[in-house]
Amino acid sequence: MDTKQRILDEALTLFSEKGYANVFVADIAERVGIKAPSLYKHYKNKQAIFDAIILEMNRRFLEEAGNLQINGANAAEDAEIYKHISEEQLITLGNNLFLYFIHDDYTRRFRKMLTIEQFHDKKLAATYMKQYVDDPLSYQGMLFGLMVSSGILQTENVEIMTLHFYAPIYMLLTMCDREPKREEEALKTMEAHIRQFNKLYARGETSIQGNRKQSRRSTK
Amino acid sequence: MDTKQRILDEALTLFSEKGYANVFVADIAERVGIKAPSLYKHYKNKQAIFDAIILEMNRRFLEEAGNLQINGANAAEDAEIYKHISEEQLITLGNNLFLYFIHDDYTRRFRKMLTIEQFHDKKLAATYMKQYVDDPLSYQGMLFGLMVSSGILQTENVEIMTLHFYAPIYMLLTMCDREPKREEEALKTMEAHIRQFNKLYARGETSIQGNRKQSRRSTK
DNA sequence: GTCTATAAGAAGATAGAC
DNA sequence: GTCTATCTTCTTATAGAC
Repeated sequence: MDTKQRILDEALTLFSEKGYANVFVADIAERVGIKAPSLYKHYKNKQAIFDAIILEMNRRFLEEAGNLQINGANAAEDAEIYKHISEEQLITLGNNLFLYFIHDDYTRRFRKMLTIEQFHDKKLAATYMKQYVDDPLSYQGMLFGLMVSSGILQTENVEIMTLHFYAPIYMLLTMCDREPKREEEALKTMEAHIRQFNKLYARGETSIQGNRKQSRRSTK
Repeated sequence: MDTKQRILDEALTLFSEKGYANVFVADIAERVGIKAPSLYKHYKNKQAIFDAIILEMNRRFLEEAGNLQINGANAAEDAEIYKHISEEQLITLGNNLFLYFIHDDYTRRFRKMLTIEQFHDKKLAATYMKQYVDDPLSYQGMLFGLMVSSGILQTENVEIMTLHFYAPIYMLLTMCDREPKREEEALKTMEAHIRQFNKLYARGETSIQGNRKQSRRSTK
């Protein structure tokens, strides 16, 4: 990776841990392995580094626009899957979404930086909302719409159903950002959440496989 | 209000808007109506102001321990109400909780400050989690437990049911902290969320009043 | 492109008069 | 308790050699 890119990378790490104001140009330079003045050959000033991070992030987000990386595939391809999804697959869907959000290094650092800096700039707050609230709700809402059409889920209000699916995931996500040690707890809660979600919304004759199953798992 | 207290109040306002590092001692002093050096007669240094805010907040939180101000009453008194709650009252419960969180000035400023500073100090992250995630879930879980006992709600897992009730509220809360202009939208979503929550969990013969009502509201 | 040396300015904190 | 003046330190950013 070239120096110009490494500066962005190290700066993002530091900004996400301490916030813009608490990171000194010399700190960034040190992690890159150069002295502070050298850094000014690559970027006009400290603010320009921050701006470049935001710009690159927007580029990445656009790159995967509409695609929340649920399966690494796009919506059209996903659609077929979701018409015949099972409870276990629904859990996998939630887990993958969740694990992507907390483990993808760039995403995680960027989200933490936005969390710290959001009140300095309304655009950053709006970016956070779009990326971690509005877009996931919109994308998943579409998928759940397909599941309702095909009869595997039942509801009069897909939007609220989607909220009921995603809001707990969002809450567990912010929990893990704050207290990474609670990740295991979060994953257990996730699974229980999705199983109950499935019971609540897949009550019809065409209920999702695994629903109302009374037999326990066979012993190992 | 005496000067010592006003310093805390103005500092909290500024910290919640800009974050600790971006607020200068002179800014705080100016809002209090004194010069920066005078401020050092009240607090040893800038950090001591921050610490005093945290201390006072912990005092306030303890003062209302276990009581999320849902009705300004305590849990024991609330319990009787929740055994016979109607759908409209459930909506009021959610709305009051939500409106208290976003409109109570001290609570709102303090939560925003915690949001900004949480990654500088693990204790702050833990405080946020306890106050806005764990405690609400625990308190409401107890209330919902009562409602399940009295038969007005049905579930095999009260904890997840509580998560399904609270997580959307939490999500809308963080939305309004970021984009106050979306409050009206948030309140509408809140109501739709709670009505659907009620439909999902109050299906038994003893379903909550208002459930399955098909008649529309009379015209005004 | 990287370095050393240094300018320029900001911000926290103190001294001492009133 | 509040002020003005000032000190000290830290941080950004530039100058200019290599």
